[in-house]
Amino acid sequence: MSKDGEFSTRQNGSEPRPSRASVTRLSLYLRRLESLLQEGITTVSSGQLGESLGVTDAQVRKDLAHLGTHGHPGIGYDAPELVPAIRRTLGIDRDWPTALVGVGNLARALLRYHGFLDRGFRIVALFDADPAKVGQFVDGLEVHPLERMGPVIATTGAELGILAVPSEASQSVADALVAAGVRGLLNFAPCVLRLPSHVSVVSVDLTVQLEQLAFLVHLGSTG
Amino acid sequence: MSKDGEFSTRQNGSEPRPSRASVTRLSLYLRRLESLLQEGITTVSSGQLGESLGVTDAQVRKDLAHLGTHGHPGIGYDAPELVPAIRRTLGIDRDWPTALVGVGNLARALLRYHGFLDRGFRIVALFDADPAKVGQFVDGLEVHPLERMGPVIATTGAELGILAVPSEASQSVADALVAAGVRGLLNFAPCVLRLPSHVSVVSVDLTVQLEQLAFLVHLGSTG
DNA sequence: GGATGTGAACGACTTCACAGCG
DNA sequence: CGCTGTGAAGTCGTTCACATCC
Repeated sequence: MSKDGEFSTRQNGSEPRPSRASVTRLSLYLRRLESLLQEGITTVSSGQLGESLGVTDAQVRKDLAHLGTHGHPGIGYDAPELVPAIRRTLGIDRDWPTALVGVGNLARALLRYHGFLDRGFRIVALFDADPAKVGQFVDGLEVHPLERMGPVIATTGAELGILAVPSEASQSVADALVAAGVRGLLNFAPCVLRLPSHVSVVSVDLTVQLEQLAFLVHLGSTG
Repeated sequence: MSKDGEFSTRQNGSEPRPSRASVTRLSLYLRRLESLLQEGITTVSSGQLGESLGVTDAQVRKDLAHLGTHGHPGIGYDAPELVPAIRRTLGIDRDWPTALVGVGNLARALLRYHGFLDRGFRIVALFDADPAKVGQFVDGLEVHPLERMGPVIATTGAELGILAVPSEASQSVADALVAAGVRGLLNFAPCVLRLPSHVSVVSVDLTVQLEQLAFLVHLGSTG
């Protein structure tokens, strides 16, 4: 430390808190580390870890400094030690029971994609407004009507909600999910949700992403 | 411009170039403006435009300064004037013929979602590695085998590609698309693609998004 | 030697504040 | 008077550089 270092009794050590960008990178490090572990590699340096992801070594070290663990100077980081530490920091060292609203093609794609399950995002309830879909079973889960949201979410203990419904319905469905006790939403509808501040929202707006891509390509061709 | 600023003969005026965050917001402004126009509202102030999106008025003005157009002091901005200006800046004042690889549930969801078509992202070709799917018609489009990528992309003139294939296949499919002349990729696979620098990539990594959400909720409960 | 951890410099983006215009 | 446009200040995140430790 520059002057001295006496108030070092921060029980958790580490920086104030990971930034959003840093959290994104931690997710990527985690996936890479798990992959390395499967190859039997247990020691990795910040340079190696960042290389495949296009991140500088210094950035990797700063990100990993948010964790409680420490690397080993001259050696690198220990993957079996790092993986649980990242999980803990991200809050994914436990299961997140999740409700999925809107059982269309997108929902089916999400259900089939087992990358979620493997990482603790267990879909525990399905809802749809369409009476024709209610009562059907998809991937072993019954589709419930929106009206039953309260009791079903209480029973299943869902804490997160995924909105795969049309834009017009998304605000009302979001309100219903929040009323039922859900604390975080992943929104696929192209709209901005207005929700109480204790509810977290992450939006995946595919149109915006495509427009970003168009802009980048456009920039490449025109300068 | 720290010392002086004599090479100010940038014919297009305006700031150096919109940042990535700024481009994202421009997409959102565009959508909001189109919605306002449908309600018959043609004049809007920076404050009004930003309010619904959670953006400050100053930020909106800075973003709009990237455009060639100007607002009207004391009045606000003119939506019919702004909409084409944003389109031009984003490079979406034209069609973007797009190829879609991997005809699973995600692809079907994207095809059904007409928000893309309306905005010029026309899906013009479908590909799949599964022989059972090849030859089928989905939403009026024939599914081609991967081997035919070169000629089909040449014929259809696709400039963008959407990767809705499993992780393991994504790098090779990306390489094939690039070899066929595609200049931009929207990647849904949870992996980092290595591509020549003249190709732009936007990745939508759903696991990372869910982990971000878990982190935010986790943060809310633990402090 | 090789790699970590971290102040300090740097750069990018956001907010502030206010001159200027309609 | 209201609202834009924009330098200046402020904030946040990244990169640099180097002391430190195995």
